Amino acid sequence: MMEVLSAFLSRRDDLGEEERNQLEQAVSRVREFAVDQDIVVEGSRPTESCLVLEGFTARYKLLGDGKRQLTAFHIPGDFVDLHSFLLKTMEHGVVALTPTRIAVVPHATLERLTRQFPHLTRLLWLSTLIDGSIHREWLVSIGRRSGAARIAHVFCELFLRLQVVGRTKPNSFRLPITQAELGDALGMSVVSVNRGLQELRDANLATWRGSVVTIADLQRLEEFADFDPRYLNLEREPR
Amino acid sequence: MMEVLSAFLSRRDDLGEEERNQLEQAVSRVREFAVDQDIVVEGSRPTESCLVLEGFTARYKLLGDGKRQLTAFHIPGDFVDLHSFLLKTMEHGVVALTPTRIAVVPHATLERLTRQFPHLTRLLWLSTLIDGSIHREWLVSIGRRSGAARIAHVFCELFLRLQVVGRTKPNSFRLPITQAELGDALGMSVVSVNRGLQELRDANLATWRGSVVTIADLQRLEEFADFDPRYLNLEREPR
DNA sequence: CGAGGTCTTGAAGACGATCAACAAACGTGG
DNA sequence: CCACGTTTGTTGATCGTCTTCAAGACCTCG
Repeated sequence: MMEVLSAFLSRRDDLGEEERNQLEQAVSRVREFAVDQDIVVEGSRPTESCLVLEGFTARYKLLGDGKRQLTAFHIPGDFVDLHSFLLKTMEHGVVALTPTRIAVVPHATLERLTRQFPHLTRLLWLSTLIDGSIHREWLVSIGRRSGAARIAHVFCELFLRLQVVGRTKPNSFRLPITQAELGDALGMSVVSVNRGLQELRDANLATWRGSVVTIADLQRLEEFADFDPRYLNLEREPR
Repeated sequence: MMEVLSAFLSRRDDLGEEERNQLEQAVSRVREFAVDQDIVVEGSRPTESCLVLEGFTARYKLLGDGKRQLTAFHIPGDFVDLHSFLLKTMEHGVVALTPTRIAVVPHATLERLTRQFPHLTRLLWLSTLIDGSIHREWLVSIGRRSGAARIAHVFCELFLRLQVVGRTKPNSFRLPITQAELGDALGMSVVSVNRGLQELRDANLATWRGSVVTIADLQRLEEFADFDPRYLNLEREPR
């Protein structure tokens, strides 16, 4: 069941047989969520963490004036709230952007893993560090990149991340979310997203039609977005 | 020497005598940095991590067109690159914004701690999770808050963070950086920062003169900034 | 087939960026 | 301790980008 997590982790370091078993046995149950349903509620104190098995999800925060900011997209293989294991109180919500299947891992089990399996613990820690690294790159995008470049950048990112868990075709991937949701992630209005997409299409860089993103020329798209994949930590090395 | 780190951690959970000793002994040496000097170089592969003992520092990324985005401020008690222990390659730089004193902790020592001290490991992990939580809140700021609110928000954040390590007065704190640097952190131009500061001053919320930020009324400033301190994880609980 | 959601387009307006110039503060060396 | 030069802060004017508002087209799904 945990093949997606194994794919995520073993892309970054060797994952032993025993470690795979421990992960497999860590799952207490599987849950299903419908579109727009909250997987984790802001302000709650989870006693377990959620790993995406299938579907597209996002972390989000709501502002006083009703605005919304998505702070991360999550795909199969991602823990959406592994940090709740130590942060205790969720300072953001997690919503299902598509129908989603989740594997649930009790915090008590995680605690035991930290006592018994130091290397596996480091890999779980690593996965939260990659979250942080992606956050930093998003800060750069939202803070300093143009609208079209932000879209291009997140297209590059999702393409590589989805590739790790086998969810891409040679030059395309499914992105079954709305332009409004993408706007909430990139700090843009729906209209700006729409026009940014036109810019990418007109420049022959990428298209997004019928929930499929097609990348015309990945290298040119990366250049346009000032995209440097290092922040995704796709290198396999001892951790 | 590591009182600032003890203050940071013991604010969030009990820190045992043995754990304090381990942290104290983890320091291999102390380094000093001048203003504008790089503490960690982007693209490098550190074999040790840096804890701020004294001074103001920032993580940053440079863009192709010369723009800069600061992705975090760091104050005494913060590890500026604890994540390099597992991420291996630095995808951002760290710069000293003031003269800075740093405690150096070898990665080999950290690795040993993860094998021998699970609870201490969780606390170190926690400190990187708090980094991530702050990143998320900055994403909300840059993505959705007005210029003046962004400034107000980061003032609230720094006030609380500095308080934890005893670097505040009742309603003020030293912020010895430039408006341009603050702009690079908030995704704003110098001019916008300057006008945002005027707005805060005119509204009697906060002033920043001669490197001292004075908060006229913290509660009103927090309201104005839509500031909710939960994301700083200032609660003491078993982790 | 109808209804709600999503996408697209245009027009107007707000906000922040940029440019440029000057003032103030700071630091350094004489 | 002062003079000077550099850095930082402040202000006004202009420009461009993104937001907002609004309306219509398209699509999907019951």
